[in-house]
Amino acid sequence: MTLLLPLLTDMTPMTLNQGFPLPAEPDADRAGGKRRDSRIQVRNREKILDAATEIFSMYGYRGATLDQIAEKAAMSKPNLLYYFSSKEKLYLAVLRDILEIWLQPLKELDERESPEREISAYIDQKIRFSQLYPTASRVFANEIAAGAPVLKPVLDSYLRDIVKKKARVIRKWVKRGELADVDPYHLIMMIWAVTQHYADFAVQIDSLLGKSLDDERFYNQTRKHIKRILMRGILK
Amino acid sequence: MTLLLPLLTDMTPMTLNQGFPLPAEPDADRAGGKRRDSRIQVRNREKILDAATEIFSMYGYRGATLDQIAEKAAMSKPNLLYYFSSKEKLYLAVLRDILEIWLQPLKELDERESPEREISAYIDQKIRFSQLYPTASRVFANEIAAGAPVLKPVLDSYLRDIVKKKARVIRKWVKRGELADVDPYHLIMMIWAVTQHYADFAVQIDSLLGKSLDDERFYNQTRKHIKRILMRGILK
DNA sequence: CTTTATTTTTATCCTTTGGTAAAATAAATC
DNA sequence: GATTTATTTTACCAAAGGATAAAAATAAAG
Repeated sequence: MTLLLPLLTDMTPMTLNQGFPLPAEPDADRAGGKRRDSRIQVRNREKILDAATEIFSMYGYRGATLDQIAEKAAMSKPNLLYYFSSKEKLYLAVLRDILEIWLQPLKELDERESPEREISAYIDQKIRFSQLYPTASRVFANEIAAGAPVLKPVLDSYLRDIVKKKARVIRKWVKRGELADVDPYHLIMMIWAVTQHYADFAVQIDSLLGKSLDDERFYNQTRKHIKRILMRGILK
Repeated sequence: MTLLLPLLTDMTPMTLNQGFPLPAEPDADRAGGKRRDSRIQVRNREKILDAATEIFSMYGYRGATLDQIAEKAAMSKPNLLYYFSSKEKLYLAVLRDILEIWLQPLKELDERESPEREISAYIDQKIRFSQLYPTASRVFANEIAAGAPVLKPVLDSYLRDIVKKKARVIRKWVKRGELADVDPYHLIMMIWAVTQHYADFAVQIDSLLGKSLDDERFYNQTRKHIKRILMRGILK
């Protein structure tokens, strides 16, 4: 699958340290010395990250094995370790990618626009994420369930700040009378819960309905349904 | 923690086979021969199940180790294996317990009552479950994320039937004009998503709000908030 | 208080797993 | 096309993990 948005890995350390969540290790997990980012290098790192995302999404960090990941990436384990020098570094790289696209939509909530428009757009983006990156969503869920051993610092600082800022935006809408009197935090979490559910519990949904978000009809039906109920629930 | 509702393990095989999800192994994981369910037997099996639930909830089936579980249960690994003869059997026992209390509330939806009352009660029960058994909720989530290797048959048959039946109930409410025109399946999943979120992402919520459902004030605020938005969203 | 059945501990086995070393192969550069 | 550099393979290793056997310790029953 491979994430389509700009990846952290592509940023320079400087950009990184400007407040971004997971600082890239000081090099370390890049192969060798000089001729960087050769065609083959890029392709293989990508193959590995995709495979790793899938395996981590099923078994979590501890349950996943390098053998499985290597097999899925169609290479030998030592070869994989040539690109990512340890399981932990690989996991960090995967989480970095996920975190960025996971956070992006929230940052865009804009108080100058109407809540109807903004929240609707936000839900659209979140459900789109669930459609495009269901495995990424599950890796994230797994990390949280495990007690967020890696992401805890990020949640406690970076995410906390963003959410606080956006809670203020929602509160402004409420004060302006454009929104019912809802608690901003609960609203945000409600949107997260509902949209991510379709990725995290895809197997269950498939069992019950025989459908997945890959099915364009079902995707749109889901999107509209979520929006209809939530918007009715919060608009004045 | 230990589940308070009647456990499957306490039922006779006959009761079990009357349509219940996970059939108990033909004995097998019970210790020894004659003097069953001695005080010590019951106490230790309970200690182990609690420890196992906690560890499985963090690391999933594959990521959990018997050493960890044994340590949490304050006994040696071979001693643990004396009570549950394999990791798999232990996992099955844990899942059996969870499944029963997870399913119970849905079965109670009654079309003869008003949707307002029934759905409100359902949400109450689900959020209560998240409060009482957050670890159980995460074990369940983990199993689904892993592709439901164990529960798939149950989802495909038993759960599917119950949900289908309850979808009919909701549809009846819609036809009677007591409920807005909502898709029953999406509504049910929306309720699952929102209520379970507070258990499955407890760490995240704690990071953002410094609160958990253990806090009675927060518990009630959450409950009311979810109900307010959802009920507004679906009632006529 | 002895005998029998249950529970716990100790020692051990085999497989899986993350990771390394070094040789072999393939690419790129001159 | 020879030489340097990057990539892949093969052969391992030590630790961890699930599981077993048998001895030791407790508890229950007679």
